[in-house]
Amino acid sequence: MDTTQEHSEALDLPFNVFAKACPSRITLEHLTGRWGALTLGALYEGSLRFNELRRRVDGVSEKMLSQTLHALERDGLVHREAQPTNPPRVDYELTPLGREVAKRLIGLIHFVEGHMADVLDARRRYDETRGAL
Amino acid sequence: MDTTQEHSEALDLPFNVFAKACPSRITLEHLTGRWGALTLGALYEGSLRFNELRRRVDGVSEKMLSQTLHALERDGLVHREAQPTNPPRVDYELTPLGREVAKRLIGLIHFVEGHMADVLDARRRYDETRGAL
DNA sequence: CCGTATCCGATGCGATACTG
DNA sequence: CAGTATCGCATCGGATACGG
Repeated sequence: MDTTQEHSEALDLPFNVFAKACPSRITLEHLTGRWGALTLGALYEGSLRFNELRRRVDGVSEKMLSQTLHALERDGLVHREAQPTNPPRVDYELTPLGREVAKRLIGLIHFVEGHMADVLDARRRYDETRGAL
Repeated sequence: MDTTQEHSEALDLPFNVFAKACPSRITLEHLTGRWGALTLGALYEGSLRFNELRRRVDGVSEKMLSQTLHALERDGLVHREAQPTNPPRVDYELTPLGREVAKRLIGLIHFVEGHMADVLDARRRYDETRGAL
């Protein structure tokens, strides 16, 4: 048998997001947090500079983008390449691990975007039956 | 050509999470929020009752689980089935749409869990080089 | 251009208590 | 059992200002 990486249920394997104290839960939150998924998604197409990224991820503040990038860099998903020129130029790109994660997030994003009509319908029905009470 | 559901870049198609005002962004946040992903993941294996779910998603409070379930139900990802018995019994299960989403989230979760060693290594390296400054 | 520092309001979220 | 209501702290997160 091989013990590579099957689990996540109620198993006693090394990492399990469903367990309160598991570090994988923190990392999952970095990826799926409000800006994490969008940042990784934006970088999936290629390396981007700070302000390019900021324009692409519409609505993100400098503070949050910076914070998000730090967390993702620390987790080894994003690589930061600073050139000591003037004016400074900094490129962000996905690491191989980051690409894998981003690919999955993009899949999820596309799926959601493609089914928003269904979601909106469901919401309308929900609100109608509830509002009518 | 078919216009089923390809997009998400800077296209002008109906829904684009990268755009600030797009409703798809809200939905994505429901899915990927702190408890959304775990709740959907837990329900992937089958229908669960409120307190079963609560035990399974370790650390979630009644309030947040309730709130999360409402959001997911409203978005049409979770179906709530209440039986008017005493004591009351309420089962939550994924809708077909919810199953699709959950499947992708589970994939992401398993990937993260399976690569936490890499992430932890990256963090250690990051913290060492930064702490040494 | 690439950020960090500070202020401060909005929201998230857990703890607790209470209802059907 | 399956929730809702309320409280209060903590974190999120935008706006602004400043520094390399």
